[in-house]
Amino acid sequence: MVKMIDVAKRANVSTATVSRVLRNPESVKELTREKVMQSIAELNYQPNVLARHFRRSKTNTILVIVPNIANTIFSQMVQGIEETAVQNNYRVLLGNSNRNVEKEYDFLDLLRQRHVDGMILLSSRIDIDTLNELTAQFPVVLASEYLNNMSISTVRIDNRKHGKEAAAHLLSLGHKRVAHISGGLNNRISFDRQDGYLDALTEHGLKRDNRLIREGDFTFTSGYNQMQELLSLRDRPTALFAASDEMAMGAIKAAKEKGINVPEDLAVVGFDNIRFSSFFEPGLTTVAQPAVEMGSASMELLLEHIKDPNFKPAERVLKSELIVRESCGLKG
Amino acid sequence: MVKMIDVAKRANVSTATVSRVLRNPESVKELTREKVMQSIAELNYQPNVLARHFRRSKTNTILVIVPNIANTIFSQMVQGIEETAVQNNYRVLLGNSNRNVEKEYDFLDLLRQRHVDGMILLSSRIDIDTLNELTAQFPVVLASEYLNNMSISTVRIDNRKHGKEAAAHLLSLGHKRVAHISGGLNNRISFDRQDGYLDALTEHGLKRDNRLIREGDFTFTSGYNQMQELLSLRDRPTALFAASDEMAMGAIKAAKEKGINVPEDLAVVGFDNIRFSSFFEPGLTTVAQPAVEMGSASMELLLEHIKDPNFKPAERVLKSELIVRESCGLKG
DNA sequence: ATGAAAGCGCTAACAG
DNA sequence: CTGTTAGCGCTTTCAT
Repeated sequence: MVKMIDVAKRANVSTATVSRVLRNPESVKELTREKVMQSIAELNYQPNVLARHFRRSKTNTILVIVPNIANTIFSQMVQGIEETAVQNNYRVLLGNSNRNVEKEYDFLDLLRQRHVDGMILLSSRIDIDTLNELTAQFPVVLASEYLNNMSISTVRIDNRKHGKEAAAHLLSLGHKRVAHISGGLNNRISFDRQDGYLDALTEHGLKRDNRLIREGDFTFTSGYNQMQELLSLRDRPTALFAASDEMAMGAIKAAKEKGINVPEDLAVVGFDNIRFSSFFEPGLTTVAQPAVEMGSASMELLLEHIKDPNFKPAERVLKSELIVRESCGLKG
Repeated sequence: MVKMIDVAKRANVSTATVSRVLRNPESVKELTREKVMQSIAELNYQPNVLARHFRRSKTNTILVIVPNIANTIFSQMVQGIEETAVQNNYRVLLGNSNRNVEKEYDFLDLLRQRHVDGMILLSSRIDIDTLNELTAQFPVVLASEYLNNMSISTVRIDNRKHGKEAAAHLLSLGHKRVAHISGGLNNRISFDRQDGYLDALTEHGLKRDNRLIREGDFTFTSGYNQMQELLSLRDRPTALFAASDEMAMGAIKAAKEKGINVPEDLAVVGFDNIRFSSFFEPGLTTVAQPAVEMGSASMELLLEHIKDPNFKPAERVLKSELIVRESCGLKG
C-alpha cells in the first residue's frame, strides 16, 4: 500500500507538505502543489482514512437509528438524510433496531466510542436519562418524534394541527359519525393526531364518542382489525380518520369485505402519504408527511451541532398538507 | 477521555493486559481479568475504536450501495444485510446512489481507502473493468443481479425459471394472449424474466408476438403507460405477466380506468411480492422474491470473503415461489 | 512556504 | 500468564 511518505519522497517534499496539499491546497505554493499532485496520481496514492480518522478523532460518519428500514416512511427519511450527508462529505451508518430497545441501546456505544460524529434517531424507545446523558456529550437529533423537555433537537411536523385538518375535512363534508383509529398510544405522535381529531370534533360542536375511537399500531393489520370492530357497532361510523395510510388501507379492506363501499358508504382519510396511497383503489386522501425533507432537515440540524458544540437544541417544524384523492368522497 | 493506560494503571497491569482482556479474555488469568474489568467499569472506560481500526486496519464496517433505499425491495434487502452484519459484529454504511452512476463510483473510494472492509452492491451500473479491479483487491458481493463472467460473488434468484413459472401459470389457466411488460432492458434480470415468459409460450405451443411484449422500467407509471398501449390493440391480451408488482399495479389501474375488470377480463401476475401486493385490490398473484433472505445471504457470503481473502467467487441461487392471490382469477 | 518531529491510542510480536 | 515496546499513517505544532 503506497503511503504519504512515498508520495513525499517522489515529490521531494516532506509528508507535512503532502498533507497540506490534501487538506489546505491554498497554503502550498502552486509549483509544489503540482509536483505533489502529480506524484499522487503517478503512485495512485489513496490516503488511509483510518489513520486520518484516528489522528483527527473525527469520522465524518453519522449514525441513524431506524425502527424499521423496510417501512416506507422511514426509508424515505433515511434517503433524505443520506443525500444531505453525502453532500456535506459525511457517511451514514445504518442502525436498524427492529423496534428492539436493546438493539437501540447497543447502537449508542457507537457514539460513545466515537465511531460516529453524531446520531439521528427516527423514533426511539430510549429512556430520557440516557438521552440526556448523550445529548450533553454528543450531537443528537430526534426526527419525527419529540419529547416534552427540550434538551434535544427535533425535526417534526405539527401532528395535532394536521390531525385536526384531516378530521375537519371529513366533518366539513357533512359527516357526523367520524371514527378514529390511532397509532399506538405509547407514542406521542399518536396522541397528537388523536388530539387534533378531538379538536376538530369540538370545533364542529360534536362530543367525543369513545366507541368511535380505537387504538391501532400504524400497521395494515391493526387498521383491518379495528375497522371490523367499528363496523360491528349498531350506529356505525360514516367516516374514518386513520393515523396512518397503512391502517386506512386495512380499514378499507375490512369495509369492502362487508360490502361497504368507500367512499360512498364510508369516507376515509389517512396520514403519511406513502407512495402506495396514490396507487391504492380508491386513491387515499391523506396528510402528506414530507419524509425526505424531514430527513434532510435532521441532517442539517445535526451538522450545526457537529460544527458548533455549543449550538442550542433547536426545533424545526415542517409543513405538511392534506392531499385530497378519492377515498373521502370529494373527488370521484 | 479515559484511555487504556488509565485502566491499566488503576488495575496495576500493563496496557497489553487490558487489551487482552478486551480481545481475548480467556488468555488472561481470571483474577487479573476481574481486576481489569472492575477498573474499566469504575472509570467508565470506552475503547477508542478509531485507534483500534487504525491499528488493526480493519473497520468491521461494510458498504451497501443501493440504487434507491426508498424502494421496498431494496430496503428489505438492506434489512437482511444489516441484521446479519450486526449479528457478526459488523456495521453497515449506506450508499444510496439514486441510480446515479457517478455517485456509485464515488462510493468506491470508501473501499479503496479502507474505510470499509467490504461491499455489497444491490444492482449497479459500474463497468466490468472497475468491478474486476475491485473484486481482485477487496471483498465484494453482487446481490440480485449478476454478470456473465463469474469473477464476482453473487446472490440471486433464478429469474428465468420464475418468469416461466409466472407465465405458465396464466397459460395453464387457458389464456392464449398473454402479454408481458418487462423491466428496463439495460438489466439482465429483465431479460431473464422475459426469456422465462418466452420459454413458457414455447412450451405451450405458442409463438412470440412482439405486439404483446413491451418494455417498462419496473415502476408503477411505466406499467400504467405500457398497459394503455396493450389495451389499444385490436386483439387485446386476456392476461399479463408484469416483471414487477409495481408495474402490475400500474397496469391494473390502466385496465380499471377502461372498465376492464381484473381478473375477470384480464388476469395479472406480478413479480417481487412487495408488502403492498397483499393489500392491493385484487390481491396480486406474484413471484415472491425473498428479499430479506437475499440480504442475509449476501452478507454471509461477504463475511466468507472477508475472513478468507482467497475465497473463490461463489454463487447462491435462492428459492422463490409463486404466491397465488386473486389477480390471476384462480381464487375469487 | 516548507520541514522536522512528536504523538494520537491501541495492538501484537517478543521476551520473560 | 504478563510486561515491554515498536510502530500503524497521518496531522499539526514549532522552527526555520
